[in-house]
Amino acid sequence: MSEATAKQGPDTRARILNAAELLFMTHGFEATSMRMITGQAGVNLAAVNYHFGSKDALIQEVFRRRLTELNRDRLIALEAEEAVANGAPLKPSKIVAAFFGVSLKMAADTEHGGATFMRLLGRTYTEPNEFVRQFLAEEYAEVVQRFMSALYRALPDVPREEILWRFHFMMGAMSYAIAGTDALKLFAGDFDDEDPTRLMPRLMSFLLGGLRAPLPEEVIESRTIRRDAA
Amino acid sequence: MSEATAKQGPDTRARILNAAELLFMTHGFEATSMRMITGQAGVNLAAVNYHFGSKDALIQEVFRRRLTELNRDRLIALEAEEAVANGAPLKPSKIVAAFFGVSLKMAADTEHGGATFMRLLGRTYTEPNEFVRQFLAEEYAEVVQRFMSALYRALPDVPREEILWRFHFMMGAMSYAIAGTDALKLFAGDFDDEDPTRLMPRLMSFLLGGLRAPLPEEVIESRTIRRDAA
DNA sequence: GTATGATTCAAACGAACGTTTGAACAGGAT
DNA sequence: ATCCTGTTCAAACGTTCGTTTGAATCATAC
Repeated sequence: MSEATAKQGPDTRARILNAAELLFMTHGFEATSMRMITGQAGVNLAAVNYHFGSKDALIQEVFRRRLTELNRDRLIALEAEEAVANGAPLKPSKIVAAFFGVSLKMAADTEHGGATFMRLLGRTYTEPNEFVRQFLAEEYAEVVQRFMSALYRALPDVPREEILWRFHFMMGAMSYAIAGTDALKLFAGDFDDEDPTRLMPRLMSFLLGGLRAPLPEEVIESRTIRRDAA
Repeated sequence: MSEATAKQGPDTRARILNAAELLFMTHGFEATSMRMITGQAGVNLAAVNYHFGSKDALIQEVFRRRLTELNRDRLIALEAEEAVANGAPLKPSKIVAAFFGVSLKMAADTEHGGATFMRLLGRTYTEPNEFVRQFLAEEYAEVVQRFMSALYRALPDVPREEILWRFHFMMGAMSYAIAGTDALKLFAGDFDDEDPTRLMPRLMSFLLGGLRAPLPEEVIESRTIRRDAA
């Protein structure tokens, strides 16, 4: 009971992972030292290297533990919609809701650290750290391929490149949404935190509005030209 | 000429700032050491502390140098639209174009390092580093207040809180857009980099689609109730 | 030429970093 | 009781960090 958040459970591995997740979110990877992690977890300094091998391996495990669950839930949500559609193309709103709804659901789970992790994840997409990005890419490969395929089927008239970009924009909006009001206060100091359950409909309206927006003129033009040439 | 990118100009201050900007973008603040910066700039290690005082002060100056210009251009763009409107409320598209157009213009300027800086800036909104965020908030205070006022006038029927959130979402989409195809490749490995001038119309369509999307049901409901009660 | 102030330089500072080490300790199987 | 395997511990490893120091160098004014 000597350390701040040291839980009594003797599960050293889990204590390290939870402490690391929280500290990575608060300070970033580089600014979080092994001594901060082991101190917060109430374990010996050498425990990280004993249980995980290195700091980099610990970072990887912090992500793997959550991402496996997150992407599994995403696929389950997508397959549930596909089962209902019975072979027909899904509505874009259903696809977007399946992907980002799972994200926000985890982000709303303050009980088991899901909120902490999602804020960490949102920042990490643009993280320059090479090996973390490489790892994220591998973890995401299957789920992205499945969701993009669903979107291509749902929007057959929209160029695939355009869908890819808009998915990218949606990821950015979601990341900022989850990063929460901290970044918002950066712009509007007098902003009130409020019921986080309102975030989901708010974000979903915005995302679908962006996804279904008219194509930019240049894209339409180039498509027209291409069609004329053909 | 011994160092990699050491320009011949003897302007030590500017060489340090340029090198730091590039390295901060590539590796982040914490992972970029003074020795990397001074090595890249081709100056002595002690030069940073001599000219700027500390590493933190250097970080601050890297941002200040660009943000002053960026926000000045944003206000100029807004005031130009307001002059044309002649007192009438601006169209939302004009406001959004003024704010984010200036961002993308700087992001497209690969010549003078603007692109480097915008990628760095996009990541920094969600950066946990406290003093950097504090500094950003101060630098943004005026310009955000002006643009939000313009949006409130342009969309008198939309709750201000909703506008604030959507502005926040737009910032996220823009950050990811500028972070560029690196994050996109994370999702779709086979993605081609292409003409960056196409980004502007792409992003603008998405942002306006999101901004003008129907309000989420919950917000409409709560407004209706409030109106009934009044 | 010489004095003056600004700048650059090589070298070193103490502190903090991630990691390793080898002994100490635990508990169950033989 | 003894061995064995997994785990924890205090201490130290070598490296790198941001910063400081004091002398050397430069440009300019007298």
